[in-house]
Amino acid sequence: MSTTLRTSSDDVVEVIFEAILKKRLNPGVKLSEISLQEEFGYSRSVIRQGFDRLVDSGVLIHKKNQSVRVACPTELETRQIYEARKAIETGVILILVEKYHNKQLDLTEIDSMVSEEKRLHDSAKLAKLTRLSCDFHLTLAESCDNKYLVESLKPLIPLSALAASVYADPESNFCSFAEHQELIEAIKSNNPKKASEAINIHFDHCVQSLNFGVQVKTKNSYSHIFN
Amino acid sequence: MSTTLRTSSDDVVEVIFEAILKKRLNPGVKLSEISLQEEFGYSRSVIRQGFDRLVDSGVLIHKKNQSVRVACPTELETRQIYEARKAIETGVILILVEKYHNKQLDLTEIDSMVSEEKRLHDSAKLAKLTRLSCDFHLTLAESCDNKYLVESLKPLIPLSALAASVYADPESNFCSFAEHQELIEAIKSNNPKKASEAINIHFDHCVQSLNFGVQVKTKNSYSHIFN
DNA sequence: GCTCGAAGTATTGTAAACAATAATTGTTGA
DNA sequence: TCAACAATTATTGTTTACAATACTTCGAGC
Repeated sequence: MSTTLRTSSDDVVEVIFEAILKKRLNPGVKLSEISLQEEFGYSRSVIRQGFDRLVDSGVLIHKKNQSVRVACPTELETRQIYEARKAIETGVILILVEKYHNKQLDLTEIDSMVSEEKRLHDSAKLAKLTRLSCDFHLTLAESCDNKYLVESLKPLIPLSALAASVYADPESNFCSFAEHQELIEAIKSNNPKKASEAINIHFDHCVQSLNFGVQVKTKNSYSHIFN
Repeated sequence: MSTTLRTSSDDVVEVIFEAILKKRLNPGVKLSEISLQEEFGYSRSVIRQGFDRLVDSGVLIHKKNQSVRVACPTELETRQIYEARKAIETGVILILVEKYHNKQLDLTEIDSMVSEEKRLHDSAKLAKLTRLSCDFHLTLAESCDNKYLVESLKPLIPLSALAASVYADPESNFCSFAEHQELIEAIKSNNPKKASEAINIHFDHCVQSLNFGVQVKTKNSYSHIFN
C-alpha cells in the first residue's frame, strides 16, 4: 500500500488476483514457489513475498511447511465475505451519495461500465461479465478517494469470485447488472436511505442465488494459468 | 490470516502493533531491519516478512531502498481512516444488534471493559485508557464472528492510535468511554437506527476533538521500545 | 562560513545455499 | 490386493552472501 515505487512482489499479487478474477486459478489449487519462480522469472524469495501478502488477505491459505493453496471459501466463509462487503460497500455508497450531491463525483465512467455490462449480458459473454462486475464494485470504492476503504475491500473481491466459482450456477445472473443500474440511480437521486437499501438488497440477492448444496471439488493443476 | 500454525513473522507484526498502541513507537520513526534483527533474535528476512505485512496494511510506510517508517497520518489520511472505520464499524454494530436480539451475543466481557474504562478515566490513567479503548473497538468487531471484518478493521486501529498521538490533545477525552457505554445501550435496546447513529456520532466526535493545527514533529530513535 | 560534490558507509533488494518438514514412492508382510 | 512402514523426493523455513541503492561524511572551492 502506498509505496512510492512499485516493488517486485506487486507483480505476483496482481497476476494472481487477475488469474482468480479470470477464473484461471480455481479454488483449492496448490501453488508451489519454485513452479511460479519459473513462471515469473523472479527468484523464490520474491514469489514468497507476494504469497505472504495474499495469505494475509485471505486469498491464499497457508499451513506451515505446506504449499499455499488458493482459498476455497466454505458456505460460512462465503456468508462472512458478503457480510463484510455489505458493511464496507454500504459505507462506500453513502460516501458517493454525499459526493455526488456536492458535485464532487463524476459518474460517466461508472455509467459506461454498467452499459458495457448490459451489452455483455445480452451477448452472453459471461466470463467477461463477471470480470467487469468485479471491476464495477472496485471502481465504486475507488471513487470515494479513500485508500483505506479500497484496501479493505480489495481482497474481498477475489474471495467473492472464488466463492462464486464454487457455488454459483453459471446460468443464473449472479451479480445482476440491473441492480448495478439501480445503485447508480440511487446515488443520483441523492437519497442515502434508498442507496443503502439498494446495496443491501443487491448483496442479499447475490448470496441467495448461490447454491451451497454443491459438492466442492478441488483441481490441482495450474499450468499456463498466467498467460 | 488463518494460518493453521503461527509463523515467525506474526511475532514481528504483533510486537509492532503493540508498541504502537502503547505509544512506544511514534509516527514517522525509522525502523531498520538489522537493528530489529538484534531486538528480536530472528534473522533479517523474518523481520522483512513482518515489515512487508505491516506495509501492506498501511501501518508502516516503505519507499524503495529506504528504511520503513512508522506511518504518520496527515489530516486527510486521518479523516479517511475514520471514514473507513465508520463504514466498517457501523456494519459491526448492526450485526451485533441482530445477534443480541437473537440471544447469540454475550455482552458481559464488553460491559466489563467499559467499566474498566470508566475506572481508568476516573483515576486518570490515560495511557492505559487509550489502550483499552482500542481493545474495546476490536472486541466489538471480534464479537461478530467474521474474520474478514476483523481483518479489515485491524490495521485501522493502530493507524488511529498514530493519528491520535499526532493530533490529539492529551487532556481531551478523545475516544469517550461514555459514548462506548451508549453504544452498548443501543445494542441492548435492539434499535439498529439508534445504534448506527451512536457509532457515527462517536467517530464524528473523535475527529472533531483532534487538533489538526499542530506542527508534526518526527522522532527518530527507537531504542528499548519493545520491552 | 557555506555550498557543492565525491568517496565511503550503511541499509535495502535479490538471489542462492542449507536445514527442516511434509509428500511421495517403494517395499514388505499378511 | 491391501495396509503399514521405511526410504526417497520435493517443498518450504531460514540463514547467509552479494549487488544495488541511499545516506553520511569529508574536503575543495568559492
